[in-house]
Formats: sequence, C-alpha cells, structure tokens
Amino acid sequence: MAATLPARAFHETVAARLRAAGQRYTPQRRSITELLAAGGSPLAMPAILEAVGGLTQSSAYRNLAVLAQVGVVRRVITDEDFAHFELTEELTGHHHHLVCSVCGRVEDVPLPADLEARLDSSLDRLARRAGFASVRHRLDLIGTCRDCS
Amino acid sequence: MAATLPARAFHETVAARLRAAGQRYTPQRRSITELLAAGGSPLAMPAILEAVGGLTQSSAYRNLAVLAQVGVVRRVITDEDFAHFELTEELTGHHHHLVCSVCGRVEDVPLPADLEARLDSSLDRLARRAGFASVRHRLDLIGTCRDCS
DNA sequence: CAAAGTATGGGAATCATTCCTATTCCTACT
DNA sequence: AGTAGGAATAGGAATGATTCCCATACTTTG
Repeated sequence: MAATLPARAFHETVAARLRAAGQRYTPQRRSITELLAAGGSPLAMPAILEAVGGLTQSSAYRNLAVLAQVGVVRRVITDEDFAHFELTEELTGHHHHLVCSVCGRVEDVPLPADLEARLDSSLDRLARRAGFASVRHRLDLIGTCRDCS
Repeated sequence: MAATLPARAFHETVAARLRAAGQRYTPQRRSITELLAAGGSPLAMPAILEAVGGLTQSSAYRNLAVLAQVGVVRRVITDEDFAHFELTEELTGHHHHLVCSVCGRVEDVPLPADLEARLDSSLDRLARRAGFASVRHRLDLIGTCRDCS
C-alpha cells in the first residue's frame, strides 16, 4: 500500500482524528480506510460499494464525508461521472496522479524529490505574489494508459 | 485577456476549427468565446448565462460541448458545484490555476519558463516509465485568496 | 440497565447536466 | 431570388450522482 505508516499506527491515527471530532471509528469506516489504504489509488463509489460488503450507498457517502471532514480522506476530482476517494497525503505521503483520459483509470505516482522541492518553492513564491496563502499543489498527468493506447 | 492571439486571428482560428467539424460559428458561440477570452479565468455556468444575454442553459451547455469537442474550450474540474469553462491552452498559452479553497475563485497563473521546461521533461520520463503516452499535465495551486484569509 | 447520542439503511429529494423535439435560421445550389 | 437540407436554438423533460431525511439499531457512559 501507499501508506507510509504501519497498519497499527495508521488505524490509531484515524481513530484519534475521529475521536477528536466526536465521531466513532466504526467497522464500516474501518473497512473503507483499509480499502483505500490497500488500493494505492483513488477509488470510485461503485468500486467501494462492491469491495465493502454490506455497505449502503448512503452510508458510504456519509462515512466518506465524515472521513473527509477529519482529514483522513480526500475527494479526487476527475472528469469522470463518479468522484474518486483516496487517503489524504498526511497518511500516504505527497504524491501525484496519472490519469488515463480514455478509461478514467487513476494511478498514484511520486515525483523525484529534487523536482518536488524546486516546484514547491517556486509555487510558494508565485502564490504569495498573487496574494494566496498556505498553498498546496495538485499536479496530475493526463495521458493514455498502456491498455488504451 | 490571456489569449496570445489578437482578436482577429483568434476568431478565425475558432471559426476554422468549427468549420473543420462541420459546425458553424454562430453569434452565441462567438459571445461565449469572447466572454471566456475576456475573463482570463475559468467561468462557471451561472456567470456565463448572466454575461451572455439571451442564452439558454441548454444552448450554453450544448455550445460549450461543441466548442470543447473542437478543442477550443476545456472543462475545468473543481470541487465546486458548477463546472468551469476556459479556452484551451492552444488559444491562451499553457498556464495553471490558483484556486481558492474557501470561495472557489479560480485565477490563471503562468509558471516560470525554466521550471515549466524541467517539469515537462521530468513528467514525460515519469509517464513513459509507467506506460502512459502523450501526457499533458495539470498543475493547480490550492490556497486561500487575499479576500478569504 | 437506562439514557443519550451516534450510526445505519433505505428511500425520497436535489440539482447540475444531458437529452429530446418542434421550430427557426443558414447555407448552398438551381 | 427561391427553395431544400442541414444545423442551431429554446424550452422542457429525463438522467443520475450525490445529499437529505427519518425511523431503527447500536455504543458508550453513568
């Protein structure tokens, strides 16, 4: 999995964050975070529902919303019909996406550290000049995956 | 406007692309491209409908779809309710976005040429190694704009 | 064990976007 | 200049992912 934390610490982190918000780390929520951690790439709703047995659509959306609110899960925006969900970078480490413009597949990919560092400082300067504060960046590569080309 | 082309050439380019696809450059479509060129930042449907008088919602969506198909317009994906539309980079030059995570405002911003170049080649190598072909990249900065912080 | 609060499931409601269709407008050809 | 054929438009209905609602079931705490 993409997570840099061992499973034990991972679940403790998630549980702590939920607890801090007065929420519980229920079996459903555990299944969801485990699924996202295992996959290593953002998942869409159909895949989540299929993978987690006995999970209702409404519960899935609600739980993902809760997890997003406490900073465990992030909605990945694509131009597909379904939103994709992944663990936040605080749990998986900073990374980027390879998106296939044909089939919509999304893969995680890291950037060489030196490039990342240079990018970061440049973007920071850029943003500050434009009056933006506390910027993160989102860098996606869009192309055609092996299967589709 | 962000366009690197003078207005004359701009409209000719758009017209040519539409013609090549057997489509017409109607007044509505002209209004839309002019609006997008003038703004310099991606616009959402409400703004478009408000700015272009006598434009029906369905016509707006249809025209934007046509313009997107011929490579004049691009849908910008955000986590807002409404999709945003902008001219493609072929008409405006390659650029990136500053997105305010509070109010959803989107601004165009260019990257220093040397960084852009280095980024490009790195990403190309990266993508090729992962089996992806003909990659473009999409780099957005997410932060808090002056008004919201 | 009871009380209070949280989670769940299922279905209804929302709302951006897409689709459909009759009508209007261009364009090309005669 | 007139007309046929295709394209564009308006407006409203349909679609479908996501959100909302509420009654039921579970957990935790005292």
